Amino acid sequence: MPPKIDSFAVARRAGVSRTTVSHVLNDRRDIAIAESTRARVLAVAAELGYRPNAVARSLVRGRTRTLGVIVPALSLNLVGRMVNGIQDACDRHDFRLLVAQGRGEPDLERAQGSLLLEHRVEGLICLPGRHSVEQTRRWLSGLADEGTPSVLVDERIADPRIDFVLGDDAGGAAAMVRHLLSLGHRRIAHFCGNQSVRIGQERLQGYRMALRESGLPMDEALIVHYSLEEAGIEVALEQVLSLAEPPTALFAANDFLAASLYRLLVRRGLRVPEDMAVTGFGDVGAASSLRLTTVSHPAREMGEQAALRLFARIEEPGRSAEGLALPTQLIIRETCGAAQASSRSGVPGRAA
Amino acid sequence: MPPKIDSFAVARRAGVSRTTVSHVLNDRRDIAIAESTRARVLAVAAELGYRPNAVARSLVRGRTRTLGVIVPALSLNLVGRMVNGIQDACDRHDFRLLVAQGRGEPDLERAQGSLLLEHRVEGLICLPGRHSVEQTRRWLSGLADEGTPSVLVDERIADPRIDFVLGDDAGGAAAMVRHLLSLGHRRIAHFCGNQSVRIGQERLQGYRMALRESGLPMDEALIVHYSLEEAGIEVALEQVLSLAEPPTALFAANDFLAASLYRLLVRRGLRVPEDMAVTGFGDVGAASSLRLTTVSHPAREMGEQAALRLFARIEEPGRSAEGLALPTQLIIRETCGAAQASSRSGVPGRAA
DNA sequence: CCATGGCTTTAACACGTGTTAGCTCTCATT
DNA sequence: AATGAGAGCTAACACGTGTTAAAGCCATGG
Repeated sequence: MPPKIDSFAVARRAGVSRTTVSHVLNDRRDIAIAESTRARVLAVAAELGYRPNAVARSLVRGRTRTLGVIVPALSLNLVGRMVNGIQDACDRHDFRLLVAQGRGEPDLERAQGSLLLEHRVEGLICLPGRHSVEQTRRWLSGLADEGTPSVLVDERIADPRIDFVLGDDAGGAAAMVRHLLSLGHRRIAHFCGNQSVRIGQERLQGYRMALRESGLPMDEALIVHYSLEEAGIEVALEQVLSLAEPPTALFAANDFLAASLYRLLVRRGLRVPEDMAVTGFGDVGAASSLRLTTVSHPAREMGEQAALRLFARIEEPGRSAEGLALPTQLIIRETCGAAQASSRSGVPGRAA
Repeated sequence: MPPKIDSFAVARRAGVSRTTVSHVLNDRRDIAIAESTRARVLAVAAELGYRPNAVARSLVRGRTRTLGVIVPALSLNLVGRMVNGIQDACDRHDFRLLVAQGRGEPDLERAQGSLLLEHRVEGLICLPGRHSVEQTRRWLSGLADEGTPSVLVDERIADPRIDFVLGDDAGGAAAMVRHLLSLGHRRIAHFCGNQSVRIGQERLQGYRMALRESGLPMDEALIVHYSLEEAGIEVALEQVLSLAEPPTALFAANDFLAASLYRLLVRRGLRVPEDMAVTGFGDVGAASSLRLTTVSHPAREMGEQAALRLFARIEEPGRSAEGLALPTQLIIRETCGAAQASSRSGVPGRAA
C-alpha cells in the first residue's frame, strides 16, 4: 500500500503550504502566485501522482458536478443511445454521470432516485418505464418542490418547473407515409406499436395525419393490432393480406416488427419491395443490414438535449421549463423500393 | 428554497443529539438506544424527508461504495447488456455505478479513468476499445500498483492482480459448427469477424476446431474475409457461391453480418434455410425477429461477474486474480433448418 | 529611517457526517 | 444508603479539500 498522497504531501514536498497548492491546482487567477512556485507545485504534483479527492471537494463546494439518470434497463437499444448522448454532454461540461436502473417498477425507480439524491446529484434525468409514467410525474414534481431540477424523457409533463424531451414520432411517421404515397402506394397498412405509451400512439397519429392530408379514404382494416407473441404477427399479416384490397406497403411501428414482417413475407414467397414494401421505425442496428427503409429515432440527441437543459437549469434555477420535440429523419434504403435520399421531419421547437 | 435538512435538524426536532441520530440511522446494534428514542428519531427523519449526505459519509468513512466502468460507447448493443449486468450486481451490493465513455481512444480512456479515480471509485471495470487494448493493460497494471482493483473485460491480461472476464467465443462457434454438422452440412463457410480482436480470432478458431475434430478436410476457400463496406459482403458472397463445391451453410461471425447475408440470399432468389442455412453470433434484438439460429453472447453475465470479482477483491485485497470464460448458448431457431432446442458450450471455469 | 503598498503566503474555519471516549443518570445489589 | 454496572446520551475529533482574512516580505518613496 503506497503512502496516501494528499495535498499536504504535495505541499510538504514543494516546500509551501497546502493552501498554495490548492490555489495553484485550481488555477485561481485572482490570487497572485510566483511563477517559480506554481511550476514547482505542478511538478511535484505530477511527480507524486497526486489525485485531488473529488469527494472532499464536492463536500466543501456544495457541488458534486454529477448528474443522475434513471432508466428502465441499459440493455435496451434506445436507452443505450440516449445515455450515450447524456454522457457526451456531461463530458463536455465536466460532469460525471451516475446511472440507475428502475426496471419500469415505480417503487424501485423512486428508491434508486433517492439513492442518487443522497449522493447529491445536481440534476436528474428520468426515462420512466412503461407502467410508471404517472407516478414518475408526481415524484418529479415533488423533487422540484425540494429544488432538484429534473428532465423527463419520452413523455410529456405539465409542471412548468420540469423540462421534457421527446422525439417527433408523429412527424416521423407522417414523413414515412408521405414518402410511401409519393412512391405511388395507395393502400398502406400500419402495424401499430403499444398503444398504451406515447410513442405507439403518436406514430399511429402521424400515419393518420399523413393519410388524411392526402385525401385518401381512411380504411380502419389497414390499422393492424396483434398479440405480442410471434404467432400473433403472422396471424395479423395473413388477415391483412387476405383483404379484398390488400395493401401494397406495410409500415411497422418499429424495426423489429418490420424485420419479422420481412421474414414472414419472404417465407410466403413474396418479394420485398417488388411485391410488398416494408418500412420500420427506429433505425436499430440490424435495419442497415436488411437495407430497411426506416425513421431514425433521435435517441442520442434526446439524451444530449436533456442534459443540456439540466445544465441550464442548474446555472439558472429560476429558468422556466420547456418541452422539446426533436426531429426524426427518414432513412430511405431499399425495402420501400425507392432511390436513396433522406429528409428531416419538422424543425426543433417547443412541444405543446 | 426549503431549509437545509441535515442530521442537526433531525436531532433538534427529535430532542436528541446529532450522534444519537447517526446511531439510529446507521442501525448500530452494538450501541444501546431506547426504543422510544429510536422510534422518535426515525419518525422525525421521515417527516422532514431527511436524506443523509452520501458525499460526507464517503469522506469520513473513506469508502464511496461506488464502482467505475469505462466503455467505448454505451450505444453498442453488447455494452448496454454488459453494463446492465454490472448495475444489477451493484444494486444487490448497495454500490453505485459511475460510467465513462472512452470511445476506444487510449488517451481519453485514461483521462476518464483518472476522473473516476478522483471520485474515489473503489474499483474499475474496463472494456477497452478496439485500438487501445495494449495501453489499457499497462495502465491497469499501474493502477494495481497504487492499490486500485480492476477487471478487464473481453480481453486477457497476464497480471496476477487483475481479473479478466470473457465469453467462450471459441466454444460457442464450435458448438454452432457441430450443430450444423449434425444437421448433415458438410460444406460450411465462415464469414469472419475482425481478426485484430480476440472475439474475431476465437470464433474462427472455434470453427476450425469443430471442423478438425469432425475429420472433414479443411477448405480455406470457405473461410471468408471481406471488406467492411456493404458491397464487400456481396462480392464475397458471390465468390463463395460460385465455388466448384459451394457451401450449404453460412456461419457469420455476428448477427448483423448474418442479417446481411440473409437479405442478399433472399434477393438472389434462394430460400433460407432450404437452399442455404444461415447462422450468426450474438443474439442481438433483431435475431429473434428473423428467427435466426445464433449463439447468445453472455454479455450481461460478464458484467455481473466482473462486478462480483471486484467486490471480492475489495473485501479481500490480497486475493489473487483469475480469468473467467463464461459459457455461450446455442440458440436454435429456424434459419438453420432444425427443430428448436438449445445447448450450452462448456462450463464456467478458469481461462488460460 | 519609517511608512506605504503590492505581491505572496499562511492560519483558521467550513462542509456534513461517522466514531470513540467519556459523561450522566437510573437501577439493582450488597 | 453507598456503590457498581450498565444504559443512554453528548462532546470532540477526523475525513481532505476550498476559501477568506490576515500576516509576512520586499521594495520604493518621503
